[in-house]
Amino acid sequence: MALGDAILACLTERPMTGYELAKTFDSSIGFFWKADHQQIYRELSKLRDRGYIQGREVVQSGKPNKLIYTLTPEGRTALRHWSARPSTPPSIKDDLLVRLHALDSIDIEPIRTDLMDRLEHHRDRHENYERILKKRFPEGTASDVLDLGNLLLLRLGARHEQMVADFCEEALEALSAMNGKSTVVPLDDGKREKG
Amino acid sequence: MALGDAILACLTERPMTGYELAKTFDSSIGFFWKADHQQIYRELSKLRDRGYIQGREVVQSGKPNKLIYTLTPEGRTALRHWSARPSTPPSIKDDLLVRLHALDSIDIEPIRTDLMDRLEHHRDRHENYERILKKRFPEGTASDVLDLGNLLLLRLGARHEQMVADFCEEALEALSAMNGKSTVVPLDDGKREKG
DNA sequence: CCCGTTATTTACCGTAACAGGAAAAAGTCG
DNA sequence: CGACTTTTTCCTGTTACGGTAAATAACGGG
Repeated sequence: MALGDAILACLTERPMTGYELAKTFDSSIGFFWKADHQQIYRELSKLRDRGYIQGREVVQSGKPNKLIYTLTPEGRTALRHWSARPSTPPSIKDDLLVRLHALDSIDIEPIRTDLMDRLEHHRDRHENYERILKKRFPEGTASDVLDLGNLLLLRLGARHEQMVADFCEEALEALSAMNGKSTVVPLDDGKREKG
Repeated sequence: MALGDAILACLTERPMTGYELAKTFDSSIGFFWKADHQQIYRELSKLRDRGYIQGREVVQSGKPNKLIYTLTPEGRTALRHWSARPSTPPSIKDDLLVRLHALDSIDIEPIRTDLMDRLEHHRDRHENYERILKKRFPEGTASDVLDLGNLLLLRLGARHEQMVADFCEEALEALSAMNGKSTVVPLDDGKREKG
């Protein structure tokens, strides 16, 4: 029940609707935790069934009525119980790493373009983190505990993206240096398969 | 089908039994990809059904007979097709980050001990990576493509662990500096719940 | 001799997560 | 009119994760 806890964590900031949560999971917390709206709504039903959150229906004209979810005291204690348990160190689980593990049995050209795409991707994210950091924490310090958490989060995100971006760059360089040493002939049998 | 591809990637090195694969997924590739033996065996059956791998039974006395799986040509091309597709940048998905996001609504003491455990954990892994690096690549260079992949892998792993370890350290310092500013009263209602 | 471990595979159970496609409803904007 | 936003819900899958457990037979300790 990790997604559920992530939702509870979001709701500590303020009550939200599923729609808002979906958007939150697309930006702020979504930088390191992905979930689409269907997943969110399903999880919200479960949390409501367990009494961890309470929905208040707000009648709207024009738009569908919305359900604003608030943490119940039970939800708060549940979150705190979960937070008091030791965290499980996650695996990296990046496709790229699996491919690198079998680098001599695959085609380098696609890997190269993939690395370039990833380089751009991680650089973008890094810039994004830095931008938010500069905006929210120009001093680089946090005043209260909530801010501290977010500052640390952003810093970790920034560093992580930087590190992966650097890695992509170095991998590309190393691949260029290794040029021509591949033993694999390029694929051409896949063109007719699966459209 | 990511686990399946990871298995195929392992089998490019040499034919292996499910048992060996399970151990591999516990050490080398398992540093960034977790899977228990049940998962491996289940995935192996699927791969065999699709014709990507072939099992050769080796009769043993004393021990149960083992099934040595070899990549078929179809398996090789399947792996190469998969490797030619763009990789999906994974999310970080660390419980710790979710907790930091709600740092003002949870208890800091458990987070602190958790951070200390994690610090030790990531330091251990970092040392492990460095040890392997020094042993396998004392020069810091790779001679062929296979070695290059593994060198890059190890380097990424080492840096990642180092980064996370540093992060834990800083987070602990920051929490100490923030000492006493927590607004949350410690939990004591959980003692009777769930054992 | 019982017990635990190693080696090796297989069988269940369940839940959680991920991926996608679809449909309501009623407003706004071009 | 059509496209888009807002908001929720339902569907069908697959993949992954987690635990429990059973075969089988050797080997080693107390």
